Amino acid sequence: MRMSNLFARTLREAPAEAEIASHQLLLRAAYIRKVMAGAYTWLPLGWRTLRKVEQIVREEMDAAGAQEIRMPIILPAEPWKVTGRWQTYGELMFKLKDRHGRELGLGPTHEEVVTPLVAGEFTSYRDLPVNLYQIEWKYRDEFRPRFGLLRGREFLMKDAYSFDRDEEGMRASYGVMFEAYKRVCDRCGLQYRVVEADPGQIGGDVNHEFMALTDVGEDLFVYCDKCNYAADLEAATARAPEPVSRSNLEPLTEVPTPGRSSIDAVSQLLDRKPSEMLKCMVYDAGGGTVAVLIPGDREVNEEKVRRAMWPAPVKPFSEDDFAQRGLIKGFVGPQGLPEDVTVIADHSVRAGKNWVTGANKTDFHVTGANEGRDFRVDRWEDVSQVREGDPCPVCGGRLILSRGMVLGHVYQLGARYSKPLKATFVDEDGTEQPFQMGCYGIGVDRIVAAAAEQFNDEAGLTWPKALAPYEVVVIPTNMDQPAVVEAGERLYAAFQEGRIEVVLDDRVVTAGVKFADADLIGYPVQVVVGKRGIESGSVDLKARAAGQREKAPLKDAVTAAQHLLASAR
RNA sequence: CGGGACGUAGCGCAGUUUGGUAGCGCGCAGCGUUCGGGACGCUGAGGUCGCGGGUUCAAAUCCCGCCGUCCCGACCA
Repeated sequence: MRMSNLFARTLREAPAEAEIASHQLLLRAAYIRKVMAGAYTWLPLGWRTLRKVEQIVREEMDAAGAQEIRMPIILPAEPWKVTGRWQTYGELMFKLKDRHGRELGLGPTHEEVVTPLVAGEFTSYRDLPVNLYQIEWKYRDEFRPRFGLLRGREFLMKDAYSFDRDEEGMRASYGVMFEAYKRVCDRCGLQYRVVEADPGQIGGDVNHEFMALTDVGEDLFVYCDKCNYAADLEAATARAPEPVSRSNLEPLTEVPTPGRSSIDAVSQLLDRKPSEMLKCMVYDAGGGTVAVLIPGDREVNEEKVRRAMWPAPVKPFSEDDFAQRGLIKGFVGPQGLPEDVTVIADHSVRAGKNWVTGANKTDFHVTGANEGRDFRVDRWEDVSQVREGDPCPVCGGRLILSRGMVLGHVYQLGARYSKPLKATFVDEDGTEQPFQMGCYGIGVDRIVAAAAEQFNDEAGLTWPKALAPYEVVVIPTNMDQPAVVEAGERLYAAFQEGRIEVVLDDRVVTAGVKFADADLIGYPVQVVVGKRGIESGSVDLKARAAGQREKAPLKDAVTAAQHLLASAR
């Protein structure tokens, strides 16, 4: 490709709309342009990089035995209603109607399509296992598209679906995909971590996220400093503290706390630490009332409450709920709650006694509240938000909080979709069995964003060579010197002959502009030919990411560039 | 959707407080001088000031409504 023809106008300054490095650089280096929030045009440079990631993913899927197919983006509503996701996916799904009034949706993921497909073709246990995948644009009406490519309303996803005869087979298929995902991340040169995660709406039990380590990711996760436990914050647990001895119980005493409803205010007034206070959060769970108890210095993880109460929908009490149930916001305590209130206590509550908590009376709290004597606990659950420094649930080591972006997510679904969709096969004993499924997603364009986020410096992008749009740029510096121009042309031809992906920067601009653009775009290797070099018969090479520079004889330029490329990241 | 910020030339911004000829830098076009790290001079093109109403002799500027964009929150590849 000749730079003079390339559809790429680099920007000297980052558009104001871009906040994070990857977004700014992909815009500045002419990889993408925004059409609207969450929807981008891929320019030639960006498209090449995207396709490289796509190809890596494809090769690893094929190597893992998955077979590529292609399903429509536009989908009928019916199977989504059968699985319940027409409702549960809700607003996140783009929904439309055709001219006959038939309900359609734009595919946000494809369990509802692939499951009936396989059920219609493969009807015997002899056919299994099978794993199908596609690489296709997905559509989600996100609450808030953001960070450029990181959360788009349209995004390129590789989605694979495995179908097995039994759970053991499913776990084996899952394991194969798990390893393939690691190879994808490795080949893309990414720094990443595999973490246990929350399954969200997809469902299923076991699932893992492949998390790129970045400072700006949307996702928080913890990992253990001793063992290899790592989990998304939503799913993370900490080792429960030892129960405290039940001796020396204080009497339950009411104390006035006028106008103090917050943990901080009460703890200051009574000179008690927040950790000595018992927070009592109230939720509505499908019409029922749930009180969640947790020490005052910790936060409730609502996702965990939701899981504990599943399938009832859980939402925090509104002002109306408080009024209706006769509870006083800011002064709720567990003692004397009606029988029909489900009291859930976090495991950490076992490690405390003589709690300070609400008196269920405006402007009063109690001290010396104790479980068993003063209040009951219906269920002990893990409902707390894990914090940095909490003990690891596996080994007791220290949990460290870190940030990342989710590139891939793999799930063991079991019969979550095959059962409602009646996707069955005939097993060896002649009985109909639902497929044991797994599903596996990778955000292909998000990998581009993550790599841009991990690999950049002040001058621009420093791609791993596997992702750079081209491998080499040839830069003739003095376009007024016919000998230089000619040498550049010859080099360009030689690289092409050597099957190296090469750009010739044949623009009639100053050398500085070419250097700056080459750095910004991030070609792994730059080959510079100039007047002085021609005279001495040499070229200058630069490895972009390492910043390493060397000289080579003009005639050996291609081999020298190949060596530099081989040693690059 | 709730909270915050913003919308003026392709990009970055000033001008809005106090209404009165729409500006600067980069980029773009032409000519000349330059030519190994975003050169310089001269000339030039390019704007319904997000959109719609209103106030006013006069609105980028004041008022109302809408749209769009970005950031923080409930989500997920």
